Amino acid sequence: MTVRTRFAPSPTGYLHIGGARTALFSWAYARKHGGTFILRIEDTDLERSTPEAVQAILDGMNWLGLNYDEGPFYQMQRMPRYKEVIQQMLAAGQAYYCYTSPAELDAMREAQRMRGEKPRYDGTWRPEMGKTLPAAPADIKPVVRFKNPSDGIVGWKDLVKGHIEFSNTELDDLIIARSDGTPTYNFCVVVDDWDMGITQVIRGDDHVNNTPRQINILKALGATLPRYAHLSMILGDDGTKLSKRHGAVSVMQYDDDGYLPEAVINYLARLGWSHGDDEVFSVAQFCEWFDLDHITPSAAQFNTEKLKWLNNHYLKQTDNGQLANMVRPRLAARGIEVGVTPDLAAIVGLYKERVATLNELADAAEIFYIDLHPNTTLLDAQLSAESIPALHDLAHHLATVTWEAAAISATIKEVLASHGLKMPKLAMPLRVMLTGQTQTPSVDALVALFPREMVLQRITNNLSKKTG
RNA sequence: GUCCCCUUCGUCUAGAGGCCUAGGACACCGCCCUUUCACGGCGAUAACACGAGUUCGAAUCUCGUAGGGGACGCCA
Repeated sequence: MTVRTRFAPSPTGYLHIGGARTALFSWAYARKHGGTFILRIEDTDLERSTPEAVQAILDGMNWLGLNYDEGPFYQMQRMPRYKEVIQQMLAAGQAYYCYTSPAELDAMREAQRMRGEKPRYDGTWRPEMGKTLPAAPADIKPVVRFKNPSDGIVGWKDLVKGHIEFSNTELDDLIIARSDGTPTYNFCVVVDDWDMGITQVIRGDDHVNNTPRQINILKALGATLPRYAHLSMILGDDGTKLSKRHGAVSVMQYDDDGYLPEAVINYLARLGWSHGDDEVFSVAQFCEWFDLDHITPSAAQFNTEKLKWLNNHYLKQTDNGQLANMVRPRLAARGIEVGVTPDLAAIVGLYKERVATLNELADAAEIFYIDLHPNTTLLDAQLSAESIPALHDLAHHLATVTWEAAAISATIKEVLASHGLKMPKLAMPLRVMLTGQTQTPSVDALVALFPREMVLQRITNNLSKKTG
């Protein structure tokens, strides 16, 4: 049987990191087995679903490169099908009308909670052999409830958590159609998974409790059961449940923050799944290795430090020209237009070893394009009486030297020798003059990144400020 | 409250009864490299929640306890 998996988000917000991992695993499983990955939008909650959220989910998946083979299917467009199945179940006695009002339900649940019981529907309108139902009130629009088996157990072998079972007595008759006739979540999922021929349902483990109900409906329908794999949740950096205050909850936020999609994929893949000691691997490699047997059943805490480490790895692997193309728009967003010189590709090439994100790369590149005014106390701290004449001398020599790192390095060394100084005496003030910072790549390479005129200008400007 | 799930270094994890005096990675600490900071190299610290069993032998199996999480909607 060919594998068919699906990702079924409800469009009530952006694609968050947990949803992204669920999508990734479903996608990878289909890819691994040459199967089909389906995108299904569960938009039956009219109150909260928005087209913007649909777009946000699409954008997130697209950024990560999670392409789907079928869909997106929208549940709101499948209403006739759901209603058809509901009628069928009603006719077959597998479902029934219930006239208990929401207010009565609330009161019932409240009372049950008070008694320490699990809140549940009491079965007033459930038809039973030899039972006389109350007369249907004319002023109440009924809901449709599924007639859940009243005894026995429902269990399945979860592909992640192993055997799980529930007693049917724990399950009440859930509503499958609201009083306005629209079907509810658990019912739509069942019909869709059935109609779409889903073979592996890979989803968050907050759905474990829905699974026995869905299995019971599937069985009533005579459908073949899919296998289920319930993924545990992802916790924030601080070990608490992911929420807005964790900052980067939307996957697109990682794009904004300067992370590469391949780093995010690699990180997410490794969060809850493992392939021995392998830590760094490509998407293609992941698809080849991925399986459901090596998924951890326990919740995983997100670790931004490790993501950064991975991102740095992928940054270093990326071609300088491509990196420059990624950094350019980020600089433009800061109002900095990158011209032909200084050469952005060369700049990112030198700096990519030392940064974690594209934004940090933009921070580093920015100083090459702005009118720089180094902090004077910072400069004074590095500028000694003996280094000033040496810097004048250096500027003089730099005016004619061949403009490449090796020649520049030789020049710096000559000047140092003739003034009897050690490298830091010249390198440190030079760093500050050129970048405003004391921590930079080696000065010769740094100097070579600038056009000659800019270097001379930044040196003389700062020296004249000092002397005049 | 009831039901369901989870529990190996700070974090992500390897681990399917002997290969485990528990391995890797991130972080942290130290050393080396060095023109500052990184990168890189080397090294150190650090964990099987607890208690009973089963077994010649348990991180691995069973039961219990504790802690954590999830679910209990005419939301998804």
